[in-house]
Amino acid sequence: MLKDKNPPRVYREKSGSVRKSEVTRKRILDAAAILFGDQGYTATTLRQIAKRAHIDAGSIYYYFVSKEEILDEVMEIGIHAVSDAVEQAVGELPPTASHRRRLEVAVETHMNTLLRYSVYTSANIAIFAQVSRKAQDRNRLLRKHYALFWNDLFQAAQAAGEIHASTDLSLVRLFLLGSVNWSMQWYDPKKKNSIDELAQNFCAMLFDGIGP
Amino acid sequence: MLKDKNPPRVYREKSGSVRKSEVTRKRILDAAAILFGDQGYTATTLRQIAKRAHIDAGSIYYYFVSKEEILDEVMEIGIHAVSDAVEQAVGELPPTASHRRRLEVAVETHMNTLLRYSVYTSANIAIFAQVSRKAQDRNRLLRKHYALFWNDLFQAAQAAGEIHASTDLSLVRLFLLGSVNWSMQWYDPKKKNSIDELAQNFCAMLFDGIGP
DNA sequence: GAGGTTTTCCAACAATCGTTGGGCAGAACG
DNA sequence: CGTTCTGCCCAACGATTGTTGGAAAACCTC
Repeated sequence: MLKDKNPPRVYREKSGSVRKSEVTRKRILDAAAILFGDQGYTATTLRQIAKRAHIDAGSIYYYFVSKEEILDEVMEIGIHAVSDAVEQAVGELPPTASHRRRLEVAVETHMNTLLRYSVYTSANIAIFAQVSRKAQDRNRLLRKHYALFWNDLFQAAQAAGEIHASTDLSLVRLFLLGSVNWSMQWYDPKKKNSIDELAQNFCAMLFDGIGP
Repeated sequence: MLKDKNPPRVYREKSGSVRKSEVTRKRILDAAAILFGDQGYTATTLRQIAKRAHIDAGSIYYYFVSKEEILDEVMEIGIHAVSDAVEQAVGELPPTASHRRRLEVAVETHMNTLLRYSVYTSANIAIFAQVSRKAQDRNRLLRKHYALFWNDLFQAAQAAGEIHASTDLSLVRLFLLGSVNWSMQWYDPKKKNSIDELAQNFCAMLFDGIGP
């Protein structure tokens, strides 16, 4: 039995490597995230996950009590990944940076996390609408926190006069992040379209408009 | 056996109602579309579909040779519904209508079909990314045709000077339709937000921008 | 109402699902 | 060294899946 209340032990080795179970556990989560994102939660089999993680299906239960627990963890990691990345990237900007630039960086980071770096984030965005209500609720707080961060960005920009005063900011967030998240459905990593460039174009369209 | 090569017969009744099998068949498709959109394709059971259609699970095979065939038909109806509705709505505009107004009507109609009128369209948009590659391919031609219609709208607008000349129109389409399709994920029909108003706001942001 | 066609139910099939428990190999510990 | 713990395999469980075939019911035609 894996006793999760134990202090996480490590091998006594020169490099501070973690114990083996943690490595396998991450392999399972990685495999699950990829498959969930590709096929959906229900369509993904524990035996598929096991195969990808080079382990037997039954062994998964040494690390997780149920398939739903894997789902919860994948979804949580997914939101944390994009939330942390975006907040850090924006936080590292110099105080002199314009609010428009801050939003641009936020979009760049969000898209890079979604489209390139985190299979957990793409899995979360892809399957959220189709998992059970309870699974959604268990993820909702983290999502709300992330949404508030975006609202703060927009509000600061509006207060500084970089967004027209009469603009409905909630609608802007839904509009922009809708396009951004939808890019998951058509973006092809083989076509070496720069994701940063894509993000900048989205921001330019949103701020400047496409009218004459 | 249902002989699909027969001429479609109808009851000899005063009203030109179709024969019973067509009604049941539509009930099955309706039920499937709703469930596919809610839970995804794999998560939806033939017995769930049957229950919603007030029929036994085995009876479905009187109308369809497999679950995949139901999927194909739901997806096809979904694209046709939104494609036909949008093309007709735009086509009914007077020739004097501005290209911006034409795009606005296209967005309004697309969103109304997606969010209110067609469970087939919402099912298509919701599950396309998660069904098998082959099922996607069987739907791809119809999608391409619809995408071309939008590209024509944008090109006409650009040619008339209503869209800035240097704008990448393919990107605009992805940007706009991304937001529009994503609205499926957050739109709440109970909150009586007018869908038309939503569509107009989206178009206004896109054309005029949110900058000062 | 007889006869034929259309529509539906029902019971069952093999396959696959998430899940469980027993047991085995190797590392860690004393 | 022996003992304990850790990590994992393997075979199997009951439930559910898509699907099938046979027969009953409902319907239409004459």
